[in-house]
Amino acid sequence: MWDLKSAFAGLPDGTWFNQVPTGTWDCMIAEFLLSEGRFVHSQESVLSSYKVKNLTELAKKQKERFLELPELYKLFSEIEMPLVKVLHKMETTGILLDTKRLQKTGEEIDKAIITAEEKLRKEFYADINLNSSVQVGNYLAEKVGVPLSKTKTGRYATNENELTQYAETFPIIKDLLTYRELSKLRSTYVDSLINKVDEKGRVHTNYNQVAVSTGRLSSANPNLQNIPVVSNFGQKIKSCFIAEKGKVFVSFDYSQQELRILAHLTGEEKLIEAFKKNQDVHKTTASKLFNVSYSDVTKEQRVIAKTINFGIIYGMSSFGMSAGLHIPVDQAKKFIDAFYESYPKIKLYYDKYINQGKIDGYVETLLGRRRYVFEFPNQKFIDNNMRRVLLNYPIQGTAADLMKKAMVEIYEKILTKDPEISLLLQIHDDLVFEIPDNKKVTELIKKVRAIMCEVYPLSVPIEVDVKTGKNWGEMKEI
DNA sequence: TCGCCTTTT
DNA sequence: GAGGGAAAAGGCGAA
Repeated sequence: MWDLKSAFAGLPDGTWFNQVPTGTWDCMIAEFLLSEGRFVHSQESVLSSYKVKNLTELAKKQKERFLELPELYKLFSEIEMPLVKVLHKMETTGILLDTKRLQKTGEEIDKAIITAEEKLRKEFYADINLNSSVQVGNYLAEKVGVPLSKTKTGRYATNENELTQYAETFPIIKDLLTYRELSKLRSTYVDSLINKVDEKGRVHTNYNQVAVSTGRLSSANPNLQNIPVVSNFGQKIKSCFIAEKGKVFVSFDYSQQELRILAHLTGEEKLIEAFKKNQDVHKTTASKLFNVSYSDVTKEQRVIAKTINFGIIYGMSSFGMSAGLHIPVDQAKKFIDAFYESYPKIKLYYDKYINQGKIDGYVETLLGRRRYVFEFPNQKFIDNNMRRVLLNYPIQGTAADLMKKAMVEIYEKILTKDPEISLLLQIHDDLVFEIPDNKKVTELIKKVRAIMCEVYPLSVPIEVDVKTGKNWGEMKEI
């Protein structure tokens, strides 16, 4: 049985709870607190929520609870606890940042911001703060005449989705969106990253093991899980994360992992079949939705199918999808109905799953991570919001379970055996390693891929995309 | 501190 | 009848 003393066995002497990895103090005592639907923010909150004075008392209470929940104890002791060490290692290793290059990129962004701002100043006949959504909203709606909708607090909505609708009619909006994008990149990803490098030029993120109710990790100070990928400047920023001299990055990305898990959990044969045939699953869905053969699917059809595939994972409604695809609600509803008709097992699974949640008061992932459904004792009602949350839970949660399990195996089988290989980052379905640029790379790829693919065999094959590169922004498939 | 917006998976 | 696709972190303006 797990106890406090053995909890940190293997970590360096002097390691203390709130030192490393950040946020993991709570983890060592709190995986199941989280699983009971509570968010754990501090040592004090853990202790007071369990009405105990100290850790020893808490450990005693936990042992009692774990005896009632053997499956959860397995998850805790075989995955979450061993993962503490893995995250500790990742955090202390850090990742090298080319600060000079980032500084330069920042200056380029500055220039682009000034250009965008000058353009806007000519178009705006008022001296407003472009970063203020209140001022921008008021001006666009009342002076320019853009028919903006209101937010729930009665202000004008100026988010990207809202503004894009009127971008053709009011050219000023395009410039505003450009300004917004640049300004976001500049304020979030330049100085704040440069300020966080250590004396060796590396930045150390903090992984929080108990922040996310689905079981995912979160990353903060800096958050390295939302480094931009899409825009030109975004990619330039990402390229400033570089491998040490003589080393390369190797990244391993689970391909369509959540849809594979959906196929496995629901047992939907057509989806399973598609993965077994190694099809483009968005095309598969499109061919079912539009009743055309797989090879005849058009680009437009694939886009719609892709939106629905993701929407299903997120517990989507017809309203949400109509907004996402810019189509009428009734048409969105038809697509969703067609989806469920094409994949009947998915609907059956979800109905059964939600019903079980109502009966038990909790739902579970594949490895037994729990999410409690009701906020109050005796509550028996699942509203639409909770329904969406629950539909997403087994998929996102199972994906998190499998990734965590793989990380533990990788640590034990690879990282502890070879100090030249470092695991640097985890971005939910993606792992980034740093390794000497020699023959070891091929071996690493083989081993890591095998662990990730075989970590928990599903009824569909698991695929991992591997990329390598000297910097994080320019990784190439191999 | 709250609300809005933007970035990722 | 209005309002919902999931999960986060963080910057910044408005109170």
